[in-house]
Amino acid sequence: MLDKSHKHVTCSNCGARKNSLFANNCENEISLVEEQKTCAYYKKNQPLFIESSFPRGVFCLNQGKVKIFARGDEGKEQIIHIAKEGEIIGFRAMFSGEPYKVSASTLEECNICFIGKEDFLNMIETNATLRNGIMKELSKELGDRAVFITNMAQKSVRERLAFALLILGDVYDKEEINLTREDLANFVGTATETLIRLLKDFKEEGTIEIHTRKLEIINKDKLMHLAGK
Amino acid sequence: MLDKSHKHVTCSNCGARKNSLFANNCENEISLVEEQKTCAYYKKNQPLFIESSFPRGVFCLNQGKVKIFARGDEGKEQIIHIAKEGEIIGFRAMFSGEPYKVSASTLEECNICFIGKEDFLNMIETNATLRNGIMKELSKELGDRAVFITNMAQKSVRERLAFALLILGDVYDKEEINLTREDLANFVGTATETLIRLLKDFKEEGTIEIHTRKLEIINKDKLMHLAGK
DNA sequence: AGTAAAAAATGATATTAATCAGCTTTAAAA
DNA sequence: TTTTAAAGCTGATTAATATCATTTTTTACT
Repeated sequence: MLDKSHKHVTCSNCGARKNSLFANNCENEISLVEEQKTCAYYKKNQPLFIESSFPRGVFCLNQGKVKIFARGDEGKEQIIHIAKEGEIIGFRAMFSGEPYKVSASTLEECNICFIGKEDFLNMIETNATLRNGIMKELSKELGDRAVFITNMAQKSVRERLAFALLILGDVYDKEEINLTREDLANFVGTATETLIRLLKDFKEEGTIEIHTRKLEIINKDKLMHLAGK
Repeated sequence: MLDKSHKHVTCSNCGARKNSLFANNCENEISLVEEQKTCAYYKKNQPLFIESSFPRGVFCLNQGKVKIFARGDEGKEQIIHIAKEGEIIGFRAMFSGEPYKVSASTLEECNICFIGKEDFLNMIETNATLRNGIMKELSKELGDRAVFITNMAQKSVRERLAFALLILGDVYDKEEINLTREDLANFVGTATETLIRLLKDFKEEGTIEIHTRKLEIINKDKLMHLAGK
């Protein structure tokens, strides 16, 4: 259980910051952020923002995991990205001038800081290090999504699952992967039943272990081979 | 046939510029670009850059269409985007610090200008209007790709074809859509045979007309309905 | 602990779209 | 203009995956 008051979450001692776009900022800049941010505890399955609403600022994920997803015509979720500690969430919509095209929701208990739009855009304007970091990140994500699209179009569900598990292995790092089957299916882009069957196959082939809902990668090499490339 | 010398392509009289990220720049800025750019004629099916190589600058499309595509594990192309007159191509890789994740190749005869990496990054650093335009564009594309991924994951090939034709209708504007069946299939993310069969269906349903390789949209509303949403 | 609800799992069946093979038309080149 | 190659098209078959129905297990709640 996370500390719900978490007055202790300050930027200067934020453990997640070293992996974030704020990693390379100087003392001054960090204390500016410190002044302008607010911080909140989110419980599991709480939305940060939803598609088609207008952005009011960006979120800094201090603790926990957040899913970023779009909804198809029938309302089915397609998970685009799973954010982990240190990530800044929702900055795309700061620049686009459009409403959000995706939604964000916590996958577990989280501590999340918030920086208002005005303040954030000001930082971008005045802080070249941060700005360049953001531009680099936007670009990297754009490249990742080209790969994502190609995988969706050309790989089998089995291959995509292997690929997804590798990504999730990084996101969850030393922890076990902890998602509902439905969320995992919505990340891979398949039906929940199909996903469950494939997980069983992977388990029987000794690639993963299933601890009720949690998944452990046993043979990463095999997964890489399965994923292709 | 385009003029292959095209000494006449200057930024100040560039017809494509009004639709470009350089549209809102002042005289000074434009003449700076003018000095720094070079210009070249490309014939059909000529590459601008290829995946995994390192970027040397950006391309400004003055005339013609260019496909942006990734290759899957078996080398099959997945077209991510089709660029038209006025678009700047390849700026993503300027910021990411990574090699290209996609390739670009002309679909027809083109006039294309080139701005070297150094010069371009300098412009970005000093010209806030251009920079904000670029950030906005990066963001917008990121949103578009979330939709693209969702379509790939959740729509049928038939729906995706309808969606693709609507996009291409905008790209080709008043002209007829002019792509090989294979390119169109690689945009929709399907087999060429399947694509051909579906085009025939659309034709029989009175949605499009087929003039050998060129396609004309007859009933846009019907396409929108077919595409879902 | 006991109950209800949500998530996970399984089996049977239907459907979409890929693949393979062959044929025709169009465009390019000699 | 003839030849060749590339692109477009058609039909038959197969394979992958979605869908539907049901059961079992896990989790959350009183």
